[in-house]
Amino acid sequence: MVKPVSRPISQHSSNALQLLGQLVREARIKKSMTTSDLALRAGISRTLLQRLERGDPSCSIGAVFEVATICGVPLFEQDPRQLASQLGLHQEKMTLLPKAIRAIAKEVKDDF
Amino acid sequence: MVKPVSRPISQHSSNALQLLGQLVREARIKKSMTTSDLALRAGISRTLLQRLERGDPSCSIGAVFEVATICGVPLFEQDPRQLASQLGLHQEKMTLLPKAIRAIAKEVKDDF
DNA sequence: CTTTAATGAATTATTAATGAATCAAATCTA
DNA sequence: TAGATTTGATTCATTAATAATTCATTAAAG
Repeated sequence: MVKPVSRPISQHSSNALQLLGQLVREARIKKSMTTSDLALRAGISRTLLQRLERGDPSCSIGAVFEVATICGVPLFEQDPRQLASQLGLHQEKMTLLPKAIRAIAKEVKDDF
Repeated sequence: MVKPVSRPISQHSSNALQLLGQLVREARIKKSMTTSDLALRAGISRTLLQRLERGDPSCSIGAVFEVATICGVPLFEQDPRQLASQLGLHQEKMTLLPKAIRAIAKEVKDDF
């Protein structure tokens, strides 16, 4: 098997990824869970958990968020109820936005 | 091709995923970018961007974070420099934590 | 110090994600 | 309203992610 070429990623994204992974790791350790424990609870392999804690961009976001949730790492809102309500509010806001975007801001006609 | 069985995911994680997707969508629209525009800039397919905005758990976290970054959706810290410094601080903190966890908290000996 | 277990790292087979293409439906602007 | 374009939704081939396994290293606790 050949090592896949990873997609380019900005420094900012990479930093955020690493920080999230570290927050998970910190939380796991504070809860005295082994990597195997946590992986099992999250329904993923230990291999994936390891990559996840390292901030690997190719992990599925579902796996990362689920692990974070189990560890108690806050996702937007720590409290599930607050998050749910925030989601609800946002869905209403979305209603008001345009549904489609007209791409090209028409160039100024100056060929007179 | 058969539709893969998606992994079970908690409501909380699912909500966070959806919210993030919506924040991206909102930001994209406010910047008057089409889905094709944004997908192109992020180096991903429009297909993936669509799933991402819907909060699909199976998207790679790298793609999601990169898109969020491009749109200006804050990841921990809005400001790249702040995030970088926060990451640095955290790495120091990690140094102080135990490197490995002893799984079973030994039961209390009370068989006297 | 010794023992025991957890972690890190690497490899490979299997499974799923991603991209490309297409078409219909919805939505914007002139 | 008409025309043009974006979006939503599928399908399928290709590529990459994930799980499983193994082994070496490191760290915890008696």
